[in-house]
Formats: sequence, structure tokens, C-alpha cells
Amino acid sequence: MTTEPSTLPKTPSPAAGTAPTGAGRIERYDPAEIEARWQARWEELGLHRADLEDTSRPKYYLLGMYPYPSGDLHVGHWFMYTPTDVIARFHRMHGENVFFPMGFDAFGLPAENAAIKSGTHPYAWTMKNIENMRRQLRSMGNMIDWDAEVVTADPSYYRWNQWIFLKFLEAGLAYRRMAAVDWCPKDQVTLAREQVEGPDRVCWRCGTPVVKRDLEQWFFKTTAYAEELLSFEGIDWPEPVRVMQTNWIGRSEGAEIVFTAAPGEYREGGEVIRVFTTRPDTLFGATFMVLAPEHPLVEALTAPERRGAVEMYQFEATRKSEIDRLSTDRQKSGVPIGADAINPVNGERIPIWIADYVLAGYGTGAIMAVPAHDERDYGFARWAGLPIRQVIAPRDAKQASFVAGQVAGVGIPGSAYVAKGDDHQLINSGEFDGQSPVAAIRTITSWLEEQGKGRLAVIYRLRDWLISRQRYWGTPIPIVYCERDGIVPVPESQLPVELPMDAEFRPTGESPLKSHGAFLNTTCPKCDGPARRETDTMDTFMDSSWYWWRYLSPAATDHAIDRRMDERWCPVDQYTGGAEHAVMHLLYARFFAKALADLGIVHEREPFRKLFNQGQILGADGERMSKSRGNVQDPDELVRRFGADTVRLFLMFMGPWDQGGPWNEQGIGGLHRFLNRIWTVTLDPHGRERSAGAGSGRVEAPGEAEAARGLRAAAHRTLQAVTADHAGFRWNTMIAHLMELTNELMRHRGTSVARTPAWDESVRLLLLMLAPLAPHISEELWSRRQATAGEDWRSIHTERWPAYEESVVLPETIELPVQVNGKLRDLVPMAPGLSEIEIEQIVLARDKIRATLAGRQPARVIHVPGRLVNLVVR
RNA sequence: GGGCGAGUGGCGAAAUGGCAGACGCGCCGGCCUUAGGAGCCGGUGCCGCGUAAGCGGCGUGUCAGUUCGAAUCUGACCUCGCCUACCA
Repeated sequence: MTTEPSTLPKTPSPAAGTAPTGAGRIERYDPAEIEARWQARWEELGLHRADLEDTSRPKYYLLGMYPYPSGDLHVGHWFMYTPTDVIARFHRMHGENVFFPMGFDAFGLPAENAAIKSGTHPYAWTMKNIENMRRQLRSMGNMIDWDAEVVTADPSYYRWNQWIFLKFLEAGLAYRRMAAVDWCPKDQVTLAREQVEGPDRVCWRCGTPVVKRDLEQWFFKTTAYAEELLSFEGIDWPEPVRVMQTNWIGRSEGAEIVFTAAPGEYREGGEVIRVFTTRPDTLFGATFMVLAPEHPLVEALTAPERRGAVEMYQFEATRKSEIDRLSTDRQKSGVPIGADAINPVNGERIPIWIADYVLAGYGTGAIMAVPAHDERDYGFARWAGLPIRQVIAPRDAKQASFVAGQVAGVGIPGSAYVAKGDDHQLINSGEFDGQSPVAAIRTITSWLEEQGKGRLAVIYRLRDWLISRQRYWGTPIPIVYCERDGIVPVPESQLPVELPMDAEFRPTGESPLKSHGAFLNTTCPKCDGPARRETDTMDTFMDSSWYWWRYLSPAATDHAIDRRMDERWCPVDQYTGGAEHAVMHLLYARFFAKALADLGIVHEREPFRKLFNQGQILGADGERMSKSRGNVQDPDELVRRFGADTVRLFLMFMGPWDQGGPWNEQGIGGLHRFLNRIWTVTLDPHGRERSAGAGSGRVEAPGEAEAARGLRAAAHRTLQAVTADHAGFRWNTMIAHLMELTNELMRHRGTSVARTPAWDESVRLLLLMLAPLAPHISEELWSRRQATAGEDWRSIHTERWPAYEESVVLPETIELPVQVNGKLRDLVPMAPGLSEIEIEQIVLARDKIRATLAGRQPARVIHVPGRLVNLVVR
């Protein structure tokens, strides 16, 4: 149960005796002392603990992507977690029950590599790092609820990875198969398709070019949700992420068409070869067929005299993916296999080739090649000297000359002709001649369907998620292999399958589990006979695919996810993190939500209602921060010099949150000065009182009452702007507004205005607005004000966010910009809310305007109420 | 090759159809100080005129367009960043 600080008995203010009253020198702002003291205090009070059972207030589940415990929190972490903390605090000040947990993505390769290198056990290495990062996270002053922490490398967590795996297995969402998978030779591990990046197909972690390997591996059936994953209905996600996921899933509509192998010199033929095409309308233009080199039918169809060349090519194709593919020249290559296929629409025999431009993993791994109307097929046909037959032409005879050369067989066009608009028609296509391509897509597909030779088909680029990893530091896959019973899942009652702690770490390139006899050798849960454990562990993205559910019951031993808590708290209201996980973590997380919902384990099909991608802070050199580049920025030193509050503000003041940019700590002093000025106006409003005439001569010129009214208006206008900026996460302008108010207060400091209630109210509002951004100094100043006023202490962070007064915000006079022909010519002071006629009269009476008009009459007057007047003259 | 985003002072940036450069850094000048890499006050887009207060012109990557009015909307182009890449 959360303790409400406001109900606590009065606790002595930490600085009660020293709270200044205005005379004499005040003590300096000492962030180090203040921050340590308040952090300890908040912890002691349990101020950041959420009461998950409390339903009296609206819930707000806020989540920042949990960190990998690399050992140090760098400015990138600060840049992500600070504004997230501000969001949390702002919502709490609105009376919401805010849950802001934190944990560690504790499995993964660096720990294991460190073990091989330095002999430290991955567990010890990881725990030491976590310890340090907890300390650093605390030093930021975030309102993290540490009671909910999860550490994924703990058996109490990964046991439930295993449990979910078994559920997926039962439901057919997890399966094992032999596949040519991507392998990182440096990390000695397989990778999911999403984890291979760029044109050179490199490992997402270390940048090493990957190679293909044929391995028996475990997969999750992400493709089962391909269609549903395309819909983002009901969730508020940034456009770039939605686009990336949509492209990654890569839906395309077309037809699957059945070709058959033609009888040959040595064979009867008749084998079914399925191809996928988005252009069934060009079926008559197919002049050859291409299979992926790895296509399963290649072996059976290849003519004996072609076997040597075919096998050579297949070998080269695998080598090509192994050797650096940095040479991105698109030179086509391929070999004929000495067999023909029969085109189902006209019975025509076309030669079959294999070529690596056809991918085994996409569609059916086979295509009908229509060189006249597909760039890739065209390029291949030109290279191989294969025929090109045009079957689509413009209806317009004059346009037809564009491709006439092909039809007549004279001359060779420079490229494929891919247009398919309504002004085109089919030619050389038998009974379909004259139809528009779009119509023919329909008619040819239904003709094929009637003949049983094809059907409408939708295919996706998305592949199933390969989760097997040949490494030690991950969740063991709960499977045993029995000589008699084959693949046997470990029964739930025997979970967790624990990682043995006494594994040996040597740079052999093999998982230590493979040579750990006690782990490897086990008995079959079914027959009790001898069996071998699966030695692969799970991809660490498994851990991060459901951790926010675990935060709701981190210690539970009888279930993975507390269904009651899930219903109360999920989905996460706001998720923040980098966009680099768009097609990895964020896609897996959505897959999990859908799969777990179908299994009845959770109630919502989307995990995160709102997503925000913050920008990335680069090193001072403009490059991505990395240890190897040596450009990682450690904020600890800045925190020592300026305090966490200053560092928080500095990071938020840099620019829009979604932008990031190169790190440059020039300017941090400005934020520190800002806090110092707040310190001064709060604790020392009178300074060395500037009595009239003694100081700079600015004192009380406009009269105290008017100045006080102006100050109060400024404070309320600031509140209005700051409140609006919270909604858009516009921290930089929010801080700018607070600076303006502080500067305004500073101008009145030492004058009699600083003795008015308006001054007091303005300072009060300033501190409340500052509280989410700079929690320590605002708490300190708040407590000192309370002590001075003789009030009981109550944390500023449990105060309600103030409301601005509409009537105060409205200005008493405005300076209306006046343009002539769109050029600014004058600023005219007047009362707000005058009629257009009144305004016009005032404006036309102005000297400057009369001079500019020089006797001309405005042909038109544009009034933008409250904003501007534009006089249009010819 | 395709997709998305961005280009504004010396720098980080504001302004998303209505006063371009808020706020901050840096720089310049002044005050205070034994001192200052502290604090306070003032100035600071560029060019021209003026001793000055001030006045005028130009100005948001380039070129066109829409509009009374464009940093903002439209089209083409240039540059940079991110994603993607023989996806049939």
C-alpha cells in the first residue's frame, strides 16, 4: 500500500532553521547535497511506488524500453528516460495512478563475450552492471517503481519464457524445421531475418556479413498474424514505424499459377511447379521459368548432362552469400537445367533456368519470367539471350510505336514495358486480347481457377521468427530429444530448465551447453529413456516481447501474467524508445500480444496504445555512440558538476525530443544559471533592496499595481503554454517559457512588486511547473517555502497541477501588426475586441500608415481578429 | 533504384498560412568584485543611410506556383540523414 506523504505527520524541513527571509546572503544552490537528500527521502517514503490495486484514480501505465545492462548509463539513456519521467510526474500531478517500472534486458551476447575474454561469469558480469545502472538511474531522480523490477536472466523470469514457448508449441505457433538460416560467423550464432541489416546483409549487433547455414532451428509462426499485423487500428503510433512494419510485412496480391514439367528425353515430366506473380495478365508473355537455386525440384528436374553445371552454380550461389557481397553490381547469372515447363494457358514449352535473382524464401521460390514486362526478367533475358514477347501494348496506335520494335521482332527496346493503365490492352494473348491489363488479371486468374491451374493468392515478405541461438547466455529451450519419442517438450511441472552456472567459457565457437554433460544428458519425460537436451537458447527478443506484463506481478510463482492485473493495467498507455526496433522488438511485441490473446492469456491484441520514438544522441563526432568509437558520453561527470536537475533540463532543452543530434555540452551552463535564478527569486526576492533611485533606474516606473498585474498575467500565460507543451512532449519550448517567466520575476526582484501577492503566486506556479522537469530543486524550494510559511511539509510531487485563469491570461491591450500589401508597416496599440470598423479607423489615422498609403485608398482590408490587419492597395 | 524525414543567425533552435529568429549558447559593452571560467544589466540576422533616436532594403537550400499575405501549402530540382533493396 502506497503511503500518501500528505498524511504523514509533519517532518522537520531539512533546512527549516536556515530558510532565509530576505535579508542578508543566502546559501548557494548546492545540487549534490539537495539531490542526494531528496532521493533518499523519496525512497524512504515510497513516493514512487504505485498501488496497483488502487482503482480510485485513473490508471496510467508508462513504459520506457528497458535497457541492456552494458554497465553504464550514457546520455542516450538519459535522453530517453528523463522526458519519460517528466510524463510520469505530470500525470501524477493530474491525480492519476501512474505505474512507471524499470527492468533489465539481462540476457545477451556481450555478457558471454566478456566471459570468454576475461573469465568473469556472465551472471556476475551482468549483475555487477545492473547494480551500477540502478545507482545511475536513481541518480537521475526518476520516479521509478523499483518494486516491480524484472531481470530477464533470472530463472524466475525466464522460466515463463519457457512456459510461453510450450504454450506456443501446443498451439502450433512454435515449430522446428531445417532451414537455410542466417549465421553470424563472428558471434557464432543464427539470426532472425529482421536481425540482418543493409544491402551487405550484416549482423545487426556486430556488423559482420552473415552467411547461410542449413540448420534445424526453432521458429515462431509470426506469419500467422501477417494480415492482422498490417492493421494499426486503435493505436497511436508514429507514421515512420507503421510504414516500416507495413513494408517489412510486405503484402502483395496476385496469383499462384501451376506450371507442369514437360516430358523430356529422360523423364516423364508432370511435376507441379507453382509460381507466384502479381501480373497474371502477362501469362502469355512468359518465355522462360526461373527457379531459385535452392528450389527443391531442381534436383529432380535437372537433365543428366546439365547436372555438373547446375551443381556448380548452386555451389557458387551459396558461396556468393558467404563471400563479401559488397560488390553490388547487379550482373545477372544463372544456368538452364535442361528441362522445360508447360504454360498452363497455352500449352507452350518454356525452358527452366535457375538463377540467384529468384529467392528461395519468397513466394514459391519460382517465377514465370516475362521479360517484356518485368525489369528483372528483361535484364536476365538480355543477358541469357532468351526471347522477349510483348503481350501488353498501348491502345493508342501512335503510342504503340514505342514498343513496335518488339512486336515486329526488329530492334530491341531498352527496358521492360511495365505500364498497365486502362489505356493499355492485351495482345498476343489468345482469347484475352483486347482486355485491359487490370481486367485480364481478374479474367485470367478465374480462368486458371476453373481449370484447377491457379488461384488468387496473397503473399507476404514477412518470415517466421527464427528464435534458436547457439549461445549460452539465454533462456534454454525446454525441449529434449529422445531416441524413442523424438522431440519431447519438457513438462510444465519441470520448469524452469535452468542454465547451469558451472559452464566453461572457451572461445570454441560452440555453446558451452553442448559440452556440459550434466545439462546435456537427461531422461525423456515420456519414456524415462536416455535423452539429450536442446542446447540452443532463445533469442533475447523473446524476453522483451512480454516484460511489461511481468512488471505487474514480477514475483508471481504460479503464473507468467496476472490476468486480473492485465485487464486493469494493459495496454501500456505510453511507450517510449528508439525507432531502431521498428521491425524487431516492436513487431515481436505485437505478435506476442495477438498470440497470447488467442491463447486466452491476455485480453488485448495490441501491447502499446501510444508509441513515441525519441531521437538519437550521436557522439560529438556526429557518429553513433559506441564503445569501439570511443565517443560514448558519460553524464556522471556533468551530474557531479551541475547536478541531475541541470542535466535533465539541458537534455530536454536541446531541441525537439524526436530529433536528437550530435552531442555538444556547450550551453549546459545556461540551464544551470536558469536554476540558480529560480533559486534566487524564490529564496531571496528582495536582494539588496533597490529603493527608488538607488539602482538601475528601472524600479517601479510603471507603478506597482500595474506591474503586479502584468507579472500575474505572465505567470498564468506561462502556465497555459506549459500545460499545452506537455501534451505534445515539447520540452524545449516548455523550458523556454519557464525561463521567460523567471526573467520576468528577476526584473521585479528587489522592487516592491516582490512584496505583492502576485509575486508570491507567480513563484508558486513557477515551482509547480518546474516540478516534473527538475524534481529535486523544486522539492527543496517548495519545502523551504512551506517552512517559512509555517506549513506542514507536503511533497510538491503530490500537489495538483494548477489551472490557469482565463480572465488573467487575456491581455489588456494589444499591439496590432498592420501590413500594407503584405509588408509590415506599423504596430498599433489598441484594446482587444474592437470591431473591424473601429480598428480600420484607428489604423487609417496612424501617421506611418498615412505616409505609406500616400493618399491611396485601400481596395481591400483583410482583418485577422487579434492577429493582424492587411491593407491592400493597387 | 524505392520509401520516409530534414534543410531557418556564428551554434542548439522558435514560429506549421498572419510581427521570422522566442528561449538558450557564444560574442560585444557596462556594473559589481581582491580575483573570476562567479553574479547582474544592456546589445547582438545581413547590408546601406544617420553623430544619434531612427529610417530603408534584403533575408528561412534553389527555381517556379497558389494566396491580400508563404519558413509554413503545391510542383520540380539540389544537399544531408534514416529505412529498404533483384520481394516476382
